[in-house]
Amino acid sequence: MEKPEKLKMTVQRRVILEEIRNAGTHPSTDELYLAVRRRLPDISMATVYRNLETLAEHGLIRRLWEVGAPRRYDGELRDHYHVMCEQCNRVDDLSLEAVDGFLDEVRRVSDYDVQGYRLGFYGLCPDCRRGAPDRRPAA
Amino acid sequence: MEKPEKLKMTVQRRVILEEIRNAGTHPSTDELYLAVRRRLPDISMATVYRNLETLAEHGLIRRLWEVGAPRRYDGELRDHYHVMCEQCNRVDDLSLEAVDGFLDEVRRVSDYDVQGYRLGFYGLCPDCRRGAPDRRPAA
DNA sequence: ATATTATTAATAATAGTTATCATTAACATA
DNA sequence: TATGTTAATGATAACTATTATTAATAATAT
Repeated sequence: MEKPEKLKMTVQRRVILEEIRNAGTHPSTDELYLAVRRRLPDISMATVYRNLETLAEHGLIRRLWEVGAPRRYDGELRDHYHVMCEQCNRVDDLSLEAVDGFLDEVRRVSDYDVQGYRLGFYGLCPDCRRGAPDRRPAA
Repeated sequence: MEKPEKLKMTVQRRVILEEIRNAGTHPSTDELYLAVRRRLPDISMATVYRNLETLAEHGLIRRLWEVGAPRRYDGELRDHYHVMCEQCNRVDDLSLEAVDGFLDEVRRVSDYDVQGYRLGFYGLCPDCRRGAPDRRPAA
């Protein structure tokens, strides 16, 4: 996850990082773009994409692999899981005991060099289960 | 997963279904398109996409949600897991005892109406771990 | 201060997928 | 068997998400 290149701390990079950490949620690339643009109106979408990946490569944020497109990132680095709403696509945290135990089992039965897993849950969020919104900001 | 509409069994649909079932692997949309086109040279890509979703909605095949784009489907309907190679992106089966047990735990701690989960493993396939190919047919 | 090099904004390009629509084929019914 | 109804098709445009390109600029080292 780490990359040993030297990271220049540009304003854009710093603001992106701050916005992710403040978010609490797990903003998608374009949600983040909107948030960041409130502070840096001239920032480019490409810069957001570039920095999200860079920050993730350097372990400052985490990319959520369980969700589909558009991408989502998380400022929380500690292990935890996610639930995504099938209807409005929002993503929430899930505090759960680690399931790493079965990674050993997986490594035993697989001839892959198994490095990790992607695990996410889906269903209806509290709002949607009571027939509320259908925002679907993302696929 | 079921949809009660009447399904017309067109040649295209039948061939797509047959090719998935014969595949053994977990063909991506374009791999499947190539395979099907050997038997139906005039089939449209849109038809392949449409039918893959339709067949999945009717429970005749399964969409693999754990993998990214491009999509992959599976003719095997019984529960099992998948490993994807980080380098060449091939996807293999994994026979493993069900981990459904913790779905109860998830439902207990979450205020979502949790319907299921997506679980997949990643790492290097036997070929890639010995420094072999880097096909990367998919992201 | 200056040199070095990563980073930027803008934008074109690309991958994957979905929507549109006029035509056609599947199936039910007469 | 012919006919009507409706789902499905092929062609293609449109769209979403993402990556590549490039000349200009800003961050850090010297």
